Amino acid sequence: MSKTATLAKQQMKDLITSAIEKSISAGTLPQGDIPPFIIETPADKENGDLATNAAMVSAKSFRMPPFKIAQAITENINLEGTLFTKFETAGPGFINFFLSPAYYAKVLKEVEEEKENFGNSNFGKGKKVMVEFVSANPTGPMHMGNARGGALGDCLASVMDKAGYDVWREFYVNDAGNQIEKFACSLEARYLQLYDKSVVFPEDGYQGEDITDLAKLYNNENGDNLLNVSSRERKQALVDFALPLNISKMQADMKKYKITYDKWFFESELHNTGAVKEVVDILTKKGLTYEKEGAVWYKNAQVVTEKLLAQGKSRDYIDKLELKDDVLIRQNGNPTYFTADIAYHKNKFDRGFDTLIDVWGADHHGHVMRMKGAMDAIGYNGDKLDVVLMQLVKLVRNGQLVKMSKRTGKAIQLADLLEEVPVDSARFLFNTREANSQMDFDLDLAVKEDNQNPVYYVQYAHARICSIIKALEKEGVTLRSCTEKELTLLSAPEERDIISHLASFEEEIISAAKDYDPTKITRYVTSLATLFHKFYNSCRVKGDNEVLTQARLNLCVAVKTVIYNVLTMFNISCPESM
RNA sequence: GCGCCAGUAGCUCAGCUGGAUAGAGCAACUGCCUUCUAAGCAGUAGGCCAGGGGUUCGAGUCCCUUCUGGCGCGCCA
Repeated sequence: MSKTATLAKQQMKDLITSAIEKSISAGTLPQGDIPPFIIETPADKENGDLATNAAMVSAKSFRMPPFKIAQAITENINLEGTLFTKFETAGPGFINFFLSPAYYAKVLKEVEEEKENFGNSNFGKGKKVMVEFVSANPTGPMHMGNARGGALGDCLASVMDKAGYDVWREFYVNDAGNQIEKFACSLEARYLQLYDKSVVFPEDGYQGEDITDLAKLYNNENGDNLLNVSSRERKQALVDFALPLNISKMQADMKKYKITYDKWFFESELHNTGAVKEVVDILTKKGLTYEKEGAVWYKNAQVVTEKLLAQGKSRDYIDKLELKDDVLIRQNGNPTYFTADIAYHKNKFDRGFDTLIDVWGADHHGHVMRMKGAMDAIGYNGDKLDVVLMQLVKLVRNGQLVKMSKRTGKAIQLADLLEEVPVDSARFLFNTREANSQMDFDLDLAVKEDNQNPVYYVQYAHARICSIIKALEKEGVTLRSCTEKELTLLSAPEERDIISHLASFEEEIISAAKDYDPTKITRYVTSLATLFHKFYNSCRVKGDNEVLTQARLNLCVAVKTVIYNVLTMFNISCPESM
């Protein structure tokens, strides 16, 4: 909440509490505890600007009908010196308060003073939080899920930053392990097939054409120099050639998507420094590993069971889960992905991060508990690892499911999307659906430059304001700062609705940070744009009354400030004219 | 079989820790530009909030249950 909104809420809370106390000592209410009550914004403005359920929740404690309690309370409320003009009892026992013109004026002054910092808060208390997102496998091109994860993760990080956290963005590159071996075998087969079509492609190899392209590219540059060397040497050369290409392609795509990471973390580092092995040692020392069938296993079932019991889950519930143990070191001596991932998350905590946020595809949800459990097991706090699960995206065009790219005939990649859809549009639209709901991404809508596309709707409001300011300037009306008293002229419902909405910006950011849900902010800014367009159509800025014109200009500037703050926070452009 | 996510207007989705008559956009229909950007606004119409129980002053929201859809239960990542 803005400072002014917080102040108003606090005043109301104090008024109600002291009124109840007065009523009790006057005898109009019986002795009894005051249960916690809430102060909220009613959906319907008829019911005031702020309302409380205090009378309803205390019905039990006072053994009186809510309506009677409300009456007793309101007898002892005195609004003098507050940000309210009046109050009333209504409905089953709500007490509704109405804000004064001074309140609205104060909110606008606050926006004016704080400018690009308006909406910032110290909610996060500067705690270090890492958002790890996308982390696509470098063995192939990025897909639509990565597109959603990118927009969601990057904007979530921005929201956390605005809410007062010290944010770090990281991309985990799986440049080691089993999938790289698979990558190598696939490349090798495609390379050899250039010379001998009968070479068999491995059954579990990567089928994508990108593998063939990479093999051809190597061949174009280096020819047949790998034909007569050992398989091991050949694979190494091919991976050394292809992997950097893939990684720099990913980095280029992310850059195009306007995502900047603080760090690209390479899994290989964990293997090279012995961090992976260390994890196995720690777990073994704690008695949480055992050997079976030549592999080293981790007692996942035991650890997760303890965790769930601590959370209050029943034995019965846990039994039904049929928890299984996991392999840490394969029979062939290689660590699994899981082992490296434990080492990675340990590394994150060791770097001093207080909270870790991972954005994962929903198909990985089965790994959430075991990862948190593993953090507990190695002596960290698994509850400080939060996983945002993201449901799948379906691409839709003309109401039809799109599976393949028209241009390439292959599954649509992130790069294809960015070629077709403006980055602003993609970043905004991917943040209009909550992570945990499945999403249809409408390609027609995303490329549309009209009101149906919310990003243009919002940008239009901003451009419109810029245009108003310019137009009035041309006519000799230069924007000036207004006094609080002058701003109290803004009394139209459309004006007040805007200001109320502005006042809730900070609260909305905090709410989005708490829920790890940046989609709240796209909705927030869309409805701010709506409120502005309504205002524009019912109140003219230019008029005979100089003070009113200036007050309205000040209101416009405040809206412009907040739209700007949201769009720049999300790395979406904020045009001054359209 | 077990678990996770979801089921709200014809379509895509909101609905904040339980609150007053369940909202918005799109699609449909009707209006509003000689005046600051019509990429806009106003209005009409559209709902047994998947079904059934329960908890209480009060349930789309919480609990139980059934149904439907997506996903997951590897020495894959």
